[in-house]
Amino acid sequence: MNIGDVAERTGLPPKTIRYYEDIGLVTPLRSDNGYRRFRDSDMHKLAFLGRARALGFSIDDCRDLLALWEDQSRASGDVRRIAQGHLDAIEQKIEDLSAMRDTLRKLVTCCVGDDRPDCPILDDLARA
Amino acid sequence: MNIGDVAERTGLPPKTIRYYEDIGLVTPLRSDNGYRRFRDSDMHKLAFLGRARALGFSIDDCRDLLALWEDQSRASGDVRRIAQGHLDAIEQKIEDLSAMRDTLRKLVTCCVGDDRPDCPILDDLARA
DNA sequence: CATAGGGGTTCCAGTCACGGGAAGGTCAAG
DNA sequence: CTTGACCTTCCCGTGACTGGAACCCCTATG
Repeated sequence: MNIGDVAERTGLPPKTIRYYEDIGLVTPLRSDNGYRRFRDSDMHKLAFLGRARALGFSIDDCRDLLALWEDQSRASGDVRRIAQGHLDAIEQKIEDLSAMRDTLRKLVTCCVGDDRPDCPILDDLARA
Repeated sequence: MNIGDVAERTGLPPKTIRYYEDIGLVTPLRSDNGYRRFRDSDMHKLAFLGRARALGFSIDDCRDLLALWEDQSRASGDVRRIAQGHLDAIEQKIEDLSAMRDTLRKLVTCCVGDDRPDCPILDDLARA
């Protein structure tokens, strides 16, 4: 399979696939003409990566998850730890964003938003 | 005021303040020795920027907000539009993260996380 | 007077995970 | 033979800084 086929099947852009090779996440073979030749195993790895990335795992986490996936004698506890850590980070981010949202909602609600210059949003930013 | 004083009073690191000068958000004066000399107005701008950034506004938004703040004949509607747009983006982000969180929670709950290799998390990533 | 320290300055490189675009090789169809 | 769709490598840009190197300035102390 050439990169275009893999891109279509995994949903990953060719650029991303090349990047993943660059940083050593996959190592496709090469045809005589220099084109990358992907085995099924390469494609499955890339699909795995795509789904892990879609869940927000960092590339470093993905590397670890991939290694655990390949390792038949892994401990599922290691996988869980990574996932739990990521989950914690996401929950923290949601909290931070929710606080911003609440503040912004209040400000937006307070501001009449017409042609006049008086603006509680700017007032708040000017001295909170 | 030197950069250190401003950093302390605004809570912004000196590096960040220099960066903000670099991209034209503030233009402090210079002393004879080459040190930046910040007026009170500079410090207020920086404090304003710090609070806007803390609410998650992009630098570009901050630039616009700062200009509106300085413009006595602004329309508060312009400010509100920026804030509303940012609020929408934040809400979208929270939604995306919440979806990830829900999926991850399920997976983490399903995984026993012991020394055995069986792992629903990896199973899910391997073919969802 | 020398020096030690705690300021400040500039500039360069790195972060994260790619994306855009240039310049050029390869291949199948018309 | 040419067209067009692929593929290749390489380099730069993203956002908003952060770290570090190399160097200057100012004050206080031995």
